[in-house]
Amino acid sequence: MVAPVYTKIAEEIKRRINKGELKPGDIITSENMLCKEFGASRMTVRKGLAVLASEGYIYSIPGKGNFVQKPDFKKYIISYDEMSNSISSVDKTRLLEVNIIRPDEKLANSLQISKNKNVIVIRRLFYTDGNPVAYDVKYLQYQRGMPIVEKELQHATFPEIISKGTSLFAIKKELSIYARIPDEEMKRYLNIYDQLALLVVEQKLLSCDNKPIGLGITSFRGDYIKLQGFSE
Amino acid sequence: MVAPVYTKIAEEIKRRINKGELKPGDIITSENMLCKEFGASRMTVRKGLAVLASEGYIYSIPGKGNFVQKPDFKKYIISYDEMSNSISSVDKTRLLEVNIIRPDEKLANSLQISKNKNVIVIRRLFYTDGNPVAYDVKYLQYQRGMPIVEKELQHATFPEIISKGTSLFAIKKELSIYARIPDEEMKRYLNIYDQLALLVVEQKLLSCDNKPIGLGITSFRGDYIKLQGFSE
DNA sequence: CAGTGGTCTAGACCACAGC
DNA sequence: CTGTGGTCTAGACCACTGC
Repeated sequence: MVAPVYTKIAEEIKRRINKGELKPGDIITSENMLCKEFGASRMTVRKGLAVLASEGYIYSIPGKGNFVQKPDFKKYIISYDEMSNSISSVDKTRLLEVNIIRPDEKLANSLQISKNKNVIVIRRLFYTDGNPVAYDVKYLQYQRGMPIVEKELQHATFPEIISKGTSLFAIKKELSIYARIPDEEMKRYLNIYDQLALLVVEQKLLSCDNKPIGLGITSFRGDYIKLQGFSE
Repeated sequence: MVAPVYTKIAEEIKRRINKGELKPGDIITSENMLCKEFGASRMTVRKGLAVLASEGYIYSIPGKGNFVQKPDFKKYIISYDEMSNSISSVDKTRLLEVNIIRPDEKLANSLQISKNKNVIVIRRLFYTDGNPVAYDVKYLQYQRGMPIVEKELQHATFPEIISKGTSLFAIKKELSIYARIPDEEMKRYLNIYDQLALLVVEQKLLSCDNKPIGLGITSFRGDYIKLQGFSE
């Protein structure tokens, strides 16, 4: 069991970067030189460099060379779905409302539709161990043939609801995360009697050509949610 | 200007997936068959498949074939740094404290060090347009030769502070995001007089071998922060 | 056993940088 | 012009799968 040559090449260059021999912006030994250095063919060297590029270590400029990338400190990957997070998981939902409405200005704007189009609104409460943990509203642009089956809606996540109509792959998503104080209505829904903050997550679903399909706003009790992210 | 062959191959297969001709779990035409279908060499076909794999559309099992991947709805990419977010940007900081302390149980645990080790604590306030927007605490394991220069600390983000000692690349990061009600001390620091929630972001920095290097906790005024994420 | 994907080679031609 | 990276070929051998 030996590591493939391209892996060795990638790791050697990675070592030089981590050790400081190569700094961000520096040019890397050319591919032909690396061929000689490692006694490998150019395709193999390029495969090694492709690994480094996909890991964000290097980038290339045609006609010039391969360069060490300045690492992006800001990027994190988080795993989010309204039904489960790192400290709690929804085991029951209650459907508060399923309706067809005309959007107000703000909603029409957000979904990029005119105010006389029909919009489906779904309001739900999420429960963990019998306690309400989140209040959830979804707005979907109404499309012909869109099946609104209450039973199916109960436990579905947003992408699942949407995916009845479109391919699972052809969806882009955007997330906004912020903190808020609950109003009186929210306090009633979530059984909040004393001071407690809400973590609000807005989820926007877009078709592959960037047209808004739906908007979801989930307000979590602050004591029942923690989002986790990581880099590298 | 024509697209390279491997791009065409990737897009054709992507089309079949989005159109529903290929569903998650389905096996894809073998590489040798694709060679014939597109009149390309196997390396070119494999490059096309590599593109699809890196985009999460397919995965491969050696000896069996390439298969359509079940899309991961939960994954989002967010861009986070304590100095700037989508609705505000820190333009001034105030250094409240730089000190060397012995960690309490919880902190020692979090940094995976014994309680008699020295820990550097840095407490800062962040301002936007003259208003305090966030309270920031960082704990770093003290290491010999670690320079604590107040001027440098003022405006540095967490990775920047750490990177004085280590290579920029050799750092892993973890994030926890939650919402809280501010206590009285926090309200004083952040000039909060009425009801306002905090968005708290905990940042943990780890060396490449998963040893904790530092812990940062930043409490943002809820009206001054919104985190943004996206998928695809 | 035949078919699959994983690795690798030694060439080739191209567009582009920079002198 | 030479050197660079980007694309592509037509082979090859390997380890693995499933019959």
